[in-house]
Amino acid sequence: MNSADPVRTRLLTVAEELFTRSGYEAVSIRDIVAKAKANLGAVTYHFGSKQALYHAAFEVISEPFAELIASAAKSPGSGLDRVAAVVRAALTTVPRRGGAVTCLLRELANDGPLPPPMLKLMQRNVSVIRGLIEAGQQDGSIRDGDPTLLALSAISQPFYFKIASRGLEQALGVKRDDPAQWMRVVDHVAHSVRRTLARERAS
Amino acid sequence: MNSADPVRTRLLTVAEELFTRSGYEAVSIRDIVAKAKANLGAVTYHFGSKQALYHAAFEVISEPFAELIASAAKSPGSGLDRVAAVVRAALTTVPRRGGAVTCLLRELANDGPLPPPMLKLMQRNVSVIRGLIEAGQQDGSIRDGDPTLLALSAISQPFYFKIASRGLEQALGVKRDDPAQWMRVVDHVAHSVRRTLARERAS
DNA sequence: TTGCGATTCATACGTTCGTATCACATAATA
DNA sequence: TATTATGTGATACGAACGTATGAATCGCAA
Repeated sequence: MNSADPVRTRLLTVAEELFTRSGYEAVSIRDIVAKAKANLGAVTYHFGSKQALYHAAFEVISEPFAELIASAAKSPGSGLDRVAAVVRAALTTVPRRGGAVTCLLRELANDGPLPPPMLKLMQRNVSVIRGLIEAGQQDGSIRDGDPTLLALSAISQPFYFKIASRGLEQALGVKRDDPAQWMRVVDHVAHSVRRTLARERAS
Repeated sequence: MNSADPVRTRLLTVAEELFTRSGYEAVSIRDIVAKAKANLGAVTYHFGSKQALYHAAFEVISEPFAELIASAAKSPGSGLDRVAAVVRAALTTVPRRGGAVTCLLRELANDGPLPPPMLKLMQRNVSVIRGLIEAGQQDGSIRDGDPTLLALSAISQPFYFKIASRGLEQALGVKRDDPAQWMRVVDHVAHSVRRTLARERAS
């Protein structure tokens, strides 16, 4: 069968959803093929192993995410403006393609080397932000300091809000599914990152 | 045997180390009892189940961590000063008792409800920081805004630096074990959080 | 229609998992 | 000393796991 929705694609889609939601070890091949309406052997046949499917599924979401970040980085304005644009882009994409952040954070929390696709995404995004920071330091919009550390401070906020948003519902009664309320969060984070990086600031 | 280092304690210690390093599902009871030099049945006997041991081990590290935060929150100075003190305390405790952050973030990344001990720690710490923020807004050191959102922006940075530090070694060549270099990071984060929250700021 | 590569399918294998069982050692109590 | 609670130990059990295997089926060129 090679219709518009072949098995290989369904496996990738389902794997992305389940791995993102529950993590690598908590999802079994049997879970995936059941939800994808595929045979038990399909994962081995199309990808070779569970690990390979995991990495392939991550790349599927990682690629557009990285491109989103890269294209937001090209927005007009000062270095600081462009960092803020990237933050907005990263947070607004939460419903779709937001799983890349979750997966990456999970891998970071574990020991051992980062799997290659995660390492690639991290390097790529950090270097984009660091580039914006250096540009901002030259145009005077961003304060002095190690560009790498500043980049991490900027990244930390959207990352944390993304994954903490679930906990917030329980712990603090913040509703995450209400778009208006989430927009308030996005505004806050973008503004907050500006404060974190800005060279000067009044009031 | 009920000497100075009974089986129950050894199990807690080893469980804390392994769960923190690799996550719940990636660690088996057999791994734990092997490293703790205990019998396979020891976990069931002393804790009832693997889950129960996991939660018990988390509480062991969560309690002193929460107390560290609470006591740093009592340091002198403005609200902003006290938030910075908490950030420093949280980051300096990384080598020991830093696992609470890692475990909590991992649970946040998963779906489903937070396990009770994690929920408790999160609520406790967020509410401490939020209290400091509200105090800072009253004494004029911290800018206006939703105290909960501001608290999350403050927390995000030490949290992220803690777990990203491993990835940074690989991705960016930052050495984490060098105390001097780590101190530079702590200084950066503390300063950065001040910038994030401060009401006014010049140069 | 035939033949063949590509895919799907049912099933089996060996391993590892969490937990349960029950005999045994140990230390305190009567 | 006899008894009892408490802990330790070796082993077993059923389930779930990732993967392998070989037959069945499909799509399509010859």
